[in-house]
Amino acid sequence: MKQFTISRAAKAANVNVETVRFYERKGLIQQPPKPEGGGLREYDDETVSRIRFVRQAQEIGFSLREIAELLSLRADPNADCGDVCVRAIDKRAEVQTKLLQLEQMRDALDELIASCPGGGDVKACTILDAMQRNAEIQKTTSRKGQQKMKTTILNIEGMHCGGCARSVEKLLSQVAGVEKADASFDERQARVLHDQDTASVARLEEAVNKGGFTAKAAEA
Amino acid sequence: MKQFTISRAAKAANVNVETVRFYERKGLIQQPPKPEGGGLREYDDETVSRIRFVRQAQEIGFSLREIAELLSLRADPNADCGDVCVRAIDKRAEVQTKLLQLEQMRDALDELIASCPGGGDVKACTILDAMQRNAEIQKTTSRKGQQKMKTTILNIEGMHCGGCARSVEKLLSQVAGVEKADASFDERQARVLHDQDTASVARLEEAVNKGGFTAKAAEA
DNA sequence: CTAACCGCCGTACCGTGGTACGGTGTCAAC
DNA sequence: GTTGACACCGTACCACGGTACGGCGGTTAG
Repeated sequence: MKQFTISRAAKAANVNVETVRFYERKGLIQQPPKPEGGGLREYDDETVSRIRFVRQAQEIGFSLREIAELLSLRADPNADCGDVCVRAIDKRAEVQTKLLQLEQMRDALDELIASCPGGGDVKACTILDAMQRNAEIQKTTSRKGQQKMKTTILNIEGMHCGGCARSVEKLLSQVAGVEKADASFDERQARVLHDQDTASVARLEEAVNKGGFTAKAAEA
Repeated sequence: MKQFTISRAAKAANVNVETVRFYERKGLIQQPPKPEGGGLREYDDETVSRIRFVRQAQEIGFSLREIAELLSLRADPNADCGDVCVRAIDKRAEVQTKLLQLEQMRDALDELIASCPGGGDVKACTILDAMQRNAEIQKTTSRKGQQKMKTTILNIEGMHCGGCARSVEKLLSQVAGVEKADASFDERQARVLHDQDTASVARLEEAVNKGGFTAKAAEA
């Protein structure tokens, strides 16, 4: 087992020394004790690997808090691999949601850009005008829609554990206009309390489908 | 012109009172003066519209700082609509880059999830193992690749102003392994200093293409 | 008239992921 | 034995987009 000083360890893990200390403070890695008799702390291979694991997990979208959880699962003899899987599925759903939002942003921007004549007086700027128009519309629709709340039951395919059910709940609750979402793995169903105007049944289905499941509204 | 108290104005724009004040501090909206003889500040329609504009611009991805710029362009009699367009195009490129990153994350997560047996001892967790493996690989490749820097000239189609050229530069500089990127609108070309291992020519082209332009490496 | 609410304002605080700095301790080479 | 490079540690600071709080004053309804 190789031993490093903190700066060697940081270099090996390709991070800043301050970052190593920061991770220590956050509990992501253990600060090695000072050797008896004084001197410098000794960082081992293990710790360097751990730091690299953290960076990798960050790259696929996990926050430091979540990575701490993953690390403690990894160390827990009673932990189940399914617990990890659930987190991965949740994260995938989260990433997917952000992805859809960004796609909407991009499409909105594309529309604006396409409408632009490319120059001229800013007073007649189609982009600014369109943004202002959209802003006003948003206000009126959010006024007009008087929250027609309704409970819809969705039949869900593709769930393989209770964790998947929780993922489905998360996906649904991230849809604008959803008040409450309960998913049952045993029944392969989700019960959603939602505002019909802002969160149509089609939107609910779409959100679940984009998360890798298949949802169909149960006919009453 | 309707007059509001701050809380009415906030409600009309669908934001928090504190948020209105925050926007005042940030210079996004003007704080109306107190009426002579004392009393409460009076917010008008205009200001409410401005707040709504801010929210809308946020939704399509602009930061408050950028929105302040857009607002001052809107108010500037010498501003050109093209200035707005350039910002929209830049923002689109930025959104697109994030989109690609998120897609990579999602795909990585999908791979991990697919490899998971769904349960069992966490010591044999394929997800954690794969993450650790990837972490180690990243380290060795970043060691091994000894930065073969090279300058590549890309011919670019689809630029229609100097702002587009700046967008192309931004797109290129966001690719990992790119040191320097200069794009010229007049020459319809970009000059890129990049590490051939981490930023292949194909990657450069891809990044530019995904931003809505067409890039082809100029043969030497 | 008095309570309760709102406006007004400054300032502190939240989470996220670090970076920076300053003072002291330790170590190794010259 | 001195110089320079790190280590160590606490604390402050960065951006970002707000939220929260406390104390004061004005206003309005009962």
